[in-house]
Formats: sequence, structure tokens, C-alpha cells
Amino acid sequence: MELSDFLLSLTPFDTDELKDITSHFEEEFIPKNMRLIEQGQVCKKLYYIKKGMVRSYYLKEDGKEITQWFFNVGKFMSSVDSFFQQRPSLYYLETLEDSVVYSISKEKMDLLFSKYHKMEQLGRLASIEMLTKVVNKLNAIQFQSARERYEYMLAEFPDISHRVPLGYIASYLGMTSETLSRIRRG
Amino acid sequence: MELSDFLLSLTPFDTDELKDITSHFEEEFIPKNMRLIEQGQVCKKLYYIKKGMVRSYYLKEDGKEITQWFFNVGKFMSSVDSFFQQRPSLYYLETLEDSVVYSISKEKMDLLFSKYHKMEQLGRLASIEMLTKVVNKLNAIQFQSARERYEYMLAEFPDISHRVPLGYIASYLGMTSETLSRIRRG
DNA sequence: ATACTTTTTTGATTTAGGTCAAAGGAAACC
DNA sequence: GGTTTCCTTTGACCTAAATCAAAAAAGTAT
Repeated sequence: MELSDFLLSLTPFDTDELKDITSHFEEEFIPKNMRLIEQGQVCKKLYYIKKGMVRSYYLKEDGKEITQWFFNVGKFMSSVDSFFQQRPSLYYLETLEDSVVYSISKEKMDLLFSKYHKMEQLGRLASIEMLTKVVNKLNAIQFQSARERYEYMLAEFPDISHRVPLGYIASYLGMTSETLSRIRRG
Repeated sequence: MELSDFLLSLTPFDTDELKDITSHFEEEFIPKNMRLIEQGQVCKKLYYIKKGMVRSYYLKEDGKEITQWFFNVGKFMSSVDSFFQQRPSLYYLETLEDSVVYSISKEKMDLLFSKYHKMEQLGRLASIEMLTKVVNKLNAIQFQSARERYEYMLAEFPDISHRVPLGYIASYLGMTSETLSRIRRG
């Protein structure tokens, strides 16, 4: 989906507004397995994913990677609290495929927020949408068996489940690769 | 904290705006153990907690209550996606103590959102704050031992941890009452 | 205070899923 | 094409936490 269509799906901008807003984004081509931001850095950009896929992850004390979220085509993506509060990111962001994204800096985003009332609305709606999804995952993780969690994943991200390494999905679901492998076997 | 101070802490409203906004809220006194909304109902109000405490919970298939969140004094509280999307709530909301809240209907809230650009901003900031907290909990739950999860709880809600029944906290943390009791023993 | 209900604690037992280790398979690289 | 490295699968074993059950403690109501 094009950025402008995505924006329209959340808030009824008129053509001029849309043109102005999208002009603040920059297109970037990012190859597979590139980091967009490092743990500890302040996240400077918010991204819209035009093509490809991205994950956020962090390292546990023992050095193990924990995948925290998958960001699919047609969504905003960032290390959210790092971007909005401009503090060090707890996560890495990394492309899982060759990707095309539109990026915008915090300064430009703030400018759009203050210029357009509707842009604030969009920000609010997008945040609530994200909040709903995270709460969903939390419920899935909190009291379900490993198998049920995998089924939640299949329902929530059907396309992703077979496009990324098993180990990433396992840690996203709070289980080991071995367990997920056994679940998939049946 | 008074509602107006809370609003000011997020967004710099001027006095007239603040007066108008707070006038749309209604004060309500709600005794302990009252339900503010039922699972399956559309949530009609957003609340600010002036005094007291509230929890959200849902019932698993086997009838067990799972506490999903604790809402403390000085915060907004609602069945968020039910309120904003006006669809059936997945949760109950129930007071844990005699409480005083300020409530506002969806219609009035939408009116304020469209009247004041800054109100949208406030909505966005409050959503992101909530999002950050839920993500925190998710990380705690996803890969930590029962004991570590309890320690997260002590850090995040120090005041709550000893004010509500142990069973509520246990299910909030994704463990049984027995396990939490053993953890507390030492 | 007394009886009744609900919550918490404690102990014994079970089990889902983790850990460790090693073998197959797939990608990536020269 | 053949190494090398990484990823996934499989098996054996172990452990944290669940379940079951029953006693103790704390609340609530009469």
C-alpha cells in the first residue's frame, strides 16, 4: 500500500494536506539484515514500510536475542518510545528482507503534528491500534500454552509465520527454538 | 492529583481551555468491588481516577479470572479498545477500593478531540505512555522467571503490590496464587 | 462473638517446556 | 562444487511451576 493510502485509511486528509505530508517523508532502500537502529541509540526516524519486513529485538544478559515485534508491509514502525521520547532505544530494528521504507525525522513529524490537527488524530489512532495489538499479544503470552501461542501467531501474522527463521518466531513467542520445532512437527 | 493538573502535565493547555475540558467530565463516587463495565458490553466512558484503584480482568474458558491491568490514581482508565472503537469489551473493569473518578462519554471526548488540537495531542501522548507500559510488562512476562516477574511488579507498582489480593496479582503476572505465595515467603 | 465464606499457605505430585548435546539440512562464501 | 557456518530437528534428561488437596488465616455477615 502507498503511504498516502495508508494515511487516508486512518484519517480523511484532503489532497493538498496529503501531498504536503507525504513530501516530508524520504524513500529509502534497505537491504536484508541491515540494522536501522542499535540498542542504546536514540531512534531518529519513524518509518512506513512500503515493501519488505522488519523486526525489533533486544539482547538478554546472556546474549540471547529476543524478537520483540514483527513489522509488516503497510505499517508504521520505529522503536516507539525511543522515537517519541527521544531516549536510548531498548531495541534493535533490523530488516528481514530487502525493504523499501519511507522515513521521517522527529523534527519533521513534530512539525506535521503541530501544523495539522488531523495529523495528531492520526498519531493517536495509530498509537491506539498498536496498543490494541500489543495487548493482544500480552494476553496470548500470559496464560496460554506454547502451542496456543503459536496458533495466535498464525492468526495474527499468517504471512510472517513461514517467511522468517524459526528461531526468531520462537523467541517472539517466548519459547525455545526446540519447542517451536516440536510444535510444528505436529 | 486533580484532573486539570494531570492534563497540564501532558499538554500545556491555557486556563480557559482547561476549564472547558474539565467541565465535560462528571465526578462519580464508586464503592469497592463495583463493576464499571462488563465483558461483552460496549464501554461508554473513559475515566480519570481521582482516588482509589481499579483493575481490568477477563474470564478464561474454565471460568478463572485473569487480571489484565491495574489502574492507579492519577491515570486515565477504560477498556481502551472497546471505548475508542466502540465494540464489545473483552474485559471487566472493577474497583478495588472505594473510588472517586471523573468520567466522560465517547461523544464528549470526540467533541473535545475535534474542538482542541491540543486535546488530540494529549490523546496521542497518553496512548504512547500506555503503550510503553504494556510493552514493558510484555517483556517482563515473555522471558522472565516467576520471581523476576514479581520483582518487575514491585518496581512498576510498588504501592499496589501490597494493597490488593494476592490472587489478583498472581494472575496479572501469569502465575498461580500458590506460586506467588511461595515466592513471597522468600 | 460466632458462623460462614473467601483467601492464603503448605505439602505432595505431575508435567510442560527448558537445557544439553549431537546429527541433519540449508545457505552463504570462496 | 566443496567448505564453512548457521539453522533446524531429534533425543535424553531436568527443573520451574502447575495441579491437586487440605489446613490455616483472614474477612464478612449475622
